[in-house]
Amino acid sequence: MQNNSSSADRIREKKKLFLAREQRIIDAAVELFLEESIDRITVSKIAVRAGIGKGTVYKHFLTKNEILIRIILDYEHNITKSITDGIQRADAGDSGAAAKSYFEARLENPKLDRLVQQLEDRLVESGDVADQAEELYQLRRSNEDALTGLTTKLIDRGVLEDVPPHFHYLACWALAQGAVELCFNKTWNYRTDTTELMEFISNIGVTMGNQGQYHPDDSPSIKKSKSK
Amino acid sequence: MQNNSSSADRIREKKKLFLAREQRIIDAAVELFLEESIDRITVSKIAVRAGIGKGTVYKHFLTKNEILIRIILDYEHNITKSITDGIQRADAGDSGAAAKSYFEARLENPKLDRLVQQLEDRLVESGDVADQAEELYQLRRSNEDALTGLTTKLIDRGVLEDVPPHFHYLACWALAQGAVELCFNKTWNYRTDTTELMEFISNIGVTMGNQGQYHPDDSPSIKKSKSK
Amino acid sequence: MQNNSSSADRIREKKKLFLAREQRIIDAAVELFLEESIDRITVSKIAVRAGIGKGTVYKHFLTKNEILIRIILDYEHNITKSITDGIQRADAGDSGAAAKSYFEARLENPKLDRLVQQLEDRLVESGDVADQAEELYQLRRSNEDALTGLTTKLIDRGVLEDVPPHFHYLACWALAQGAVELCFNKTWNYRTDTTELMEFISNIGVTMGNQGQYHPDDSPSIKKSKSK
Amino acid sequence: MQNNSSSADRIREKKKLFLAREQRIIDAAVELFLEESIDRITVSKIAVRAGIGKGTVYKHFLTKNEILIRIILDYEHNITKSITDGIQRADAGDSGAAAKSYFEARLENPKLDRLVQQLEDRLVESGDVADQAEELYQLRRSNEDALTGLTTKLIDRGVLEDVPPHFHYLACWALAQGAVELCFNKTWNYRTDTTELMEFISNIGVTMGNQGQYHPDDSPSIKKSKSK
DNA sequence: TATGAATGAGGCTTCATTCAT
DNA sequence: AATGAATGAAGCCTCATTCAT
Repeated sequence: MQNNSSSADRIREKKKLFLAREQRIIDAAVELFLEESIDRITVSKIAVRAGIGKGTVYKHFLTKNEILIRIILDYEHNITKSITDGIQRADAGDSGAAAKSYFEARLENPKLDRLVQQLEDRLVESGDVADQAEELYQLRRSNEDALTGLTTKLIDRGVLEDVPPHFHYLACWALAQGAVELCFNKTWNYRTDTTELMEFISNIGVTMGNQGQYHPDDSPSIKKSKSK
Repeated sequence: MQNNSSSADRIREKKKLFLAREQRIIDAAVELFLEESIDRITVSKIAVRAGIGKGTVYKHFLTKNEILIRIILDYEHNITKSITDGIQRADAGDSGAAAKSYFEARLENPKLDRLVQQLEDRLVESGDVADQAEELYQLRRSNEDALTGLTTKLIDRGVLEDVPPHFHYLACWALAQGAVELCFNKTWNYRTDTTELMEFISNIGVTMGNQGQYHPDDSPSIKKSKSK
Repeated sequence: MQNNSSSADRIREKKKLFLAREQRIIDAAVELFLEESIDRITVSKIAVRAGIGKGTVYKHFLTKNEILIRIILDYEHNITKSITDGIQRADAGDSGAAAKSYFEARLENPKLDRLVQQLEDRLVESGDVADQAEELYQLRRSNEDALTGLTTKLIDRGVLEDVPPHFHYLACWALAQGAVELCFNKTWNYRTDTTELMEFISNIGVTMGNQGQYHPDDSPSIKKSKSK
Repeated sequence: MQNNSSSADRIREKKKLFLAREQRIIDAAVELFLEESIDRITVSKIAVRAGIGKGTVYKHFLTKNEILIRIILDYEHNITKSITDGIQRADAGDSGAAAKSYFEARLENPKLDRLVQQLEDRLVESGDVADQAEELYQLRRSNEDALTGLTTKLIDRGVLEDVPPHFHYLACWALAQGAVELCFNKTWNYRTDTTELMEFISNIGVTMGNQGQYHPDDSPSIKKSKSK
């Protein structure tokens, strides 16, 4: 009896260790990716950093790309969580909460966010891992319904401009994406007020698409507003 | 004399041919990059597509990366040109012209724009070509003074919110950057109304940062904290 | 006493289980080898198929190659048994029985026979397992004396051509070997009358080397030189 | 004019050198394969032996397997040539010439023949290079029509037993195949009279399937002959 | 001047074997 | 006694760059 339980314990213990090592690999990879050019990071280096043998990496991940996609998915789960929270708060009355929450999440660790953007680029190009890439996309889209619902409500209430609901959250996505790149693009790197800049942009993200951004009576439609 | 002139002609002719070939290389590279995954494009393939020998490529470009940066620079020159035009029109009274012009330029050929974004990523990471990268950054910044002037004016006129002027155009940069990525990110690829979406985002880009985007008393959110 | 006996029983039981598992490994390996390309079969796969852990395999076999040689030896024991039987029947008067029996044995499961041929190839090349390889060779040669005796008798009786006795059985070996390969060589794979073909070849095997295969005066060719 | 011709010469010269190097690679590979276990020969070793860089090998062959198949094809072309010659001589009246020629060809350099057998094994298992493998098979079958014709004639003339014509030449193939293996199988390696043995087997190959191998009136059918 | 054959460093991945539990 | 995670040597292949013609 005791034997049974102890053996089960041992197995559980082992599994925990195994998963811990998996995380070590991920962490090592992220560390290295953040330190050095992505495509100078080899599986070998990751193994060394994780303190394990190269072959061991392949006990956890079928290919190098699976490490990348895992990093991306882990990160995206965080973002998704934030969106979910934001939507809940928004449904509870705080109309800008979803966008706000989203921007906060993406800008909390912009370097990591940027890394994930870049990894995704590499992966999509590489062509394999299509399955897991699809998982990523579905994860991203997992909140679409809620977002659409929320946005529609805001449009109905006249808060947001009357365009297809997804326009609003996709615009948010775009701005957040670009904001992160802005943080690290060497062109603008000489500036030192990044924090304030990001706050400014976040605010834009939260309010963009709001009805009556300028004189309400002057833009019944996108086109119209332009003709002005 | 005639001999002289004909020899000069010949030299000029040669130079023209040389330059034409250089452009052929660039064009070939762009074509290929647009067709296939960036890192599956080899110098060899570029040479074949350009209809010349691989060695000849190296008569024009010291390294493969120089081809990339050249593509980027060529493209950026176009963008810069549009910004300049926009600024001029803005100075002439059309306050949104600069942003509008910028978005139009970046979204005119979004696939190419995206390609350039990706090439820049690779290059920056690679570390060499620092010189030419600096050239790129300076090119991008070449309009900063004018943009700052224009933006300051608009702030003074109360059109734009009173934040450091560069916040406004960097926000534009970010949104445009993200918009382009939005076009090609597979997550949202299933949508078909990209054109309208881009128009919507462009409009945001043109108007974002405008003063009094909404009724001040209607947003207890982030905005408030700032207005304070 | 009872304790003793039950403990002895238990040991015997264990041994039986151990041997049974050994056979399971062998069987699993053979199955896999027959299903897929030999060098795509890993020890791991064998363990999985056998339903045991990879480490356990190494409790039974010192190296992967030992599994191979064991498969070969097991098979060769069967063949040897058939030869022994054939020789006995031949000694009892059925002059072609040895060869006939041999061909039947080798062609009974030609796929397995071919597998064993291939495994032997790999092993011989690999160089280790020299000891067990030698065991294989001795097993094969274990009937040589009897075969020599039998063949000599048949030569003396004028049934077989008067050449060194081993020429006869080695020729048999060669033909059987080639016949098996013929079954699986893709060049001839499109044919469907393999069974008849094998029967034809077996008959040749049984009768080849027979004296007076044709009228001596009818072959000015190679034969002549020998008939001397 | 002279310029033209000299430039053409140079190109031709280059091509010749290129092809010569290709042959050097093949030769190096064959040398190594004959010296050492096939699967211990790496592309690297081949390159070293050929006196070139590893990368150069891949200018000539797309994959390592292409080197193997090339060796096989080269060899098989030789064999095919011999068969063709033999058929011609057979058509000219020497009924055993085809088989004789075939055995001579296969046994002229049995070590190489054996090597080719082994390479084919590896290749077939590997699964890729299906195209070139098919080329090999077609090459082997290229003489089938002629062989069928020849064999049919010999059957009609009563020289060969009346079975489907291909039985005869496939039996030849099998015997030759096995004979070569016999030469190098370590089981029989201790013998020293290989030459005579091969001669004996060749003779069998030339005459096997001949009508009336034993008393003509005693074997109306294969089976019958056995019952005796 | 244009060429493209040659190069070789370096990446990813596989798998037989070991050994701590 | 059984396990299977860990290991790392070794293999194949790619491709930017060089350089002799």
